[in-house]
Amino acid sequence: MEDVARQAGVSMMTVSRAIREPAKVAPATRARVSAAIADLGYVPNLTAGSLASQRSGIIAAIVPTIDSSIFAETVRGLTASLSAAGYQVLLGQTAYDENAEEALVAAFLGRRVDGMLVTGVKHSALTRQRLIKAGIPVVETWDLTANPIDMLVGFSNRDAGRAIARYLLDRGYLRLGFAGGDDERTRSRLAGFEAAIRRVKGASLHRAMLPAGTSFRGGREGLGSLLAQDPGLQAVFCSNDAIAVGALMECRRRGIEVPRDLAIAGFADLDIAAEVTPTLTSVHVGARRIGEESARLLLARLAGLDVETRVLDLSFLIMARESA
Amino acid sequence: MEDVARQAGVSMMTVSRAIREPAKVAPATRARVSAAIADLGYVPNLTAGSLASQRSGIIAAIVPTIDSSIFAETVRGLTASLSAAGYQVLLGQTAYDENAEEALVAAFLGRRVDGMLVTGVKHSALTRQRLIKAGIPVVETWDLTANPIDMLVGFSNRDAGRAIARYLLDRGYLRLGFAGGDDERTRSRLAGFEAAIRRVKGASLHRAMLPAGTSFRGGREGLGSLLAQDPGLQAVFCSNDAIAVGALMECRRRGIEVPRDLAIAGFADLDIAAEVTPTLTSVHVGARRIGEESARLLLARLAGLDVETRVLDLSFLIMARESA
DNA sequence: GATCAAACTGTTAGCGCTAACATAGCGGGT
DNA sequence: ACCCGCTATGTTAGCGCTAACAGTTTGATC
Repeated sequence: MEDVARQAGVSMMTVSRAIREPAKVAPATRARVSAAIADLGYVPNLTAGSLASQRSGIIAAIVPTIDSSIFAETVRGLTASLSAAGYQVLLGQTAYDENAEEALVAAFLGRRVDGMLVTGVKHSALTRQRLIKAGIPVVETWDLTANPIDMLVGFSNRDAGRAIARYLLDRGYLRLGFAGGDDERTRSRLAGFEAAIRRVKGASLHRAMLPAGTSFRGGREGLGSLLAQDPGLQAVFCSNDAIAVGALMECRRRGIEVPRDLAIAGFADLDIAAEVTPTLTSVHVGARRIGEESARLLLARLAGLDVETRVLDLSFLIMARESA
Repeated sequence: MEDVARQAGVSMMTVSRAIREPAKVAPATRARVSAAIADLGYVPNLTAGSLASQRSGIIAAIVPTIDSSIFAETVRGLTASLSAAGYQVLLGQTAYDENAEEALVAAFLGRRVDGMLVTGVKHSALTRQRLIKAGIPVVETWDLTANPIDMLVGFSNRDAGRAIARYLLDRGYLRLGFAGGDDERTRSRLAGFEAAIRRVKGASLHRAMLPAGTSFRGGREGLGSLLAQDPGLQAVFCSNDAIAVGALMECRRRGIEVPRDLAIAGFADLDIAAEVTPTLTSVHVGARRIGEESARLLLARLAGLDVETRVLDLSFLIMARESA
C-alpha cells in the first residue's frame, strides 16, 4: 500500500479511503490511486484490514453437510444475500458431529467472523457459551426452540412430522413406516409423526433409523428394512427427499408401484421432488428462504438496527403430488 | 492474550507457544497456561496471528457449484485431507461465471490464503496473472492443459468424451445424442465425443446444449429436445450424472425403456449412478480423489518440499452398468 | 476581505499476535 | 571452577492496515 501511495503521490490513508470509501476522495485523486493500484497489481491485505478495523466481513455458516442435501439451498440463499451486501460466507460442515461443530465454532470465532449461522438448536454447552460470549449476531436455523442463543429462523420439525402423518392417515393409509437419518431434527419429525399416529386407532408405525447424513442408498436400505418389518406397509415418510427418492428407486427395482402399492412422502421439497416419476409428495420448508431470512436478520444487526423479531417461524407446507 | 499471560504468570510469548507448539513449553507452565485459557474463555485471534506470521492456515477452493454436483465430492476430499493437516478450506462458487471467479480470486488473495484450488484451466488473463504473482501454490483441476498456472490434477475431458463415444458405438448404437450444460469442460467432452463419432460411417449426432449448472430438470428437457430432433435416437451421453438421471426420469415418464429403447450414459460416476434403476453407465473420474491429490500436492508445497509432478493425470474409467 | 462550514488529505497510534533474537538456568564433562 | 550445549522463557520490533483526530484548502456568505 505504501508503494501505491508513493506512486499516486498521496498518503496511505488516502489509498485506503480510495479503496473502501471512494466517495470521500476527490475524483482526480481517486483516478491516480486506481491507476497506481492497477499498475502495481496491488491486492489489499484484508487480514490486516480486519485486524485494524475489527470487522472481518465474513459470516460463517455451519451445516451438517452440503451434498445432495437440503442445506445446500440454505447456504445458497445465505450466500446470495450476503455477498450482495459485501460479506463473504465461510462454510463449515459438521457431518452431524457435535465435536466437529464445537471445533468449527472455535475456529470461526478465532477468525473473528462478524456473524454466524448454525444449523439446529442443540449445541454443546461450550459452543453455546462461546457463541453468547462472542457478542456477534448468531442465527440458529432449521428448527424451533424457546430459548435461542440469539436469533432463529426455522420451523417446527415436530409439527411438520405431525402434519405429514395426518396427511397420510387422512388418505386412508394406516400401516405406516418412517425412514430417516439419526439426527436431532429427524428425531423431532419422527416424534411428531409418531404422536399423530398414536392417536388413530388401528394405525401402526415401523421405523428404519439410518446413519445421519445418508441419502439415496439409505432410502433404498430403509425401504427394505421397513418392508421386512411389515410386508403390508401402506405408506412411508422419509425424513428427506434424497432418502425418499432412494426409496422410490427401490420400489421400482422391486416392482412395487407407487402410490398404488405403497405411498412415499419426502421432506424438504428439493428440486428433484417435482422431477421424479412419480412426482414426490413432500413437505416444503423453504430451505432457500431460511438462508435469505437469516441473511436479512444478520445484516440488520450488523447495520446496528434493532431486530425485534428474534424468532422467525417460517412454517411449512405439504406439497401433495403423485407419490402419496 | 495479555490477560491469560498475566493470570498464568508468564509472558505473552509463552502463551503463544503453549498454544501453537506445546512441546516447547515446560509441562507445568503449559498446564498453568491451559488453565488460564479455559478460565478466561480466551479464543486466540487468528487474524492477528495470520498477520504476524504471514500464514493464514486457509486454502481456498473455487468450484462452479456444489449442489447435486460433481464438485461436492472434490471439495469433500480436499477438505478431509486439509483439515487433517490443520488447514481450513474457504469455499467459493462461481456459478460458471468468469467474472465471479475473478472476484473470488481477488477476495481470497486479499485474505492471503496459503494455497488455492480452482476448477478448470480456463481463466481470465487477470485471474491467471494474479494467481501467478501471488506466489502461492495453486492447483487447477478437472481438466488438462499444456501450460498450467502452477500444478494440475485432472484428466482429459476430450479423451473421456471420445472413450464413451467408442463405448456406445462398439455396442452398435449409431444414432447418438449429447445433452450437457454449456461450460468449458462439457464442450471438451462434446468435442471428443463428436470426433469419435465422425470417424464412424453412418453414425449421427444431435446436441442439446443446456444452461451451465443444470441438473435433473435439464436432463429431462434435454432428452425431450433430442427426441424431437431425432425420434429414432439410440443412445444419449449426458455430460454429468444428474443430467443423466433426469433423462432417465423422462424416459420413465414417456414409457421409453432403458436401455432397450434408448441407452443412456452419464459422467462423473456420482453415488446415485449405482443406485438408480436401471443402474447408470457412467465415466468414473475420481471426483473425490481429485480433491485428495490436490490436497497432497498443496501440502507438500506448503511444507517446502519440491513437487516434481506438477501435472497429475488421473485418467478415467468407463463404468459399464445397465443403462448403456 | 473576514468568516465558516464542507470537502479533502494527512498524522499518529494502535489492532493482537509472532519471528527473531536475547537471556537465564541447568547439568555434565574436564 | 570453568565452559559448553541444551531447554525454557522473555524482549523487541514489527506484520499491513484503519480509527480518530488534525490539519489544509476551497468556496460560499455576509
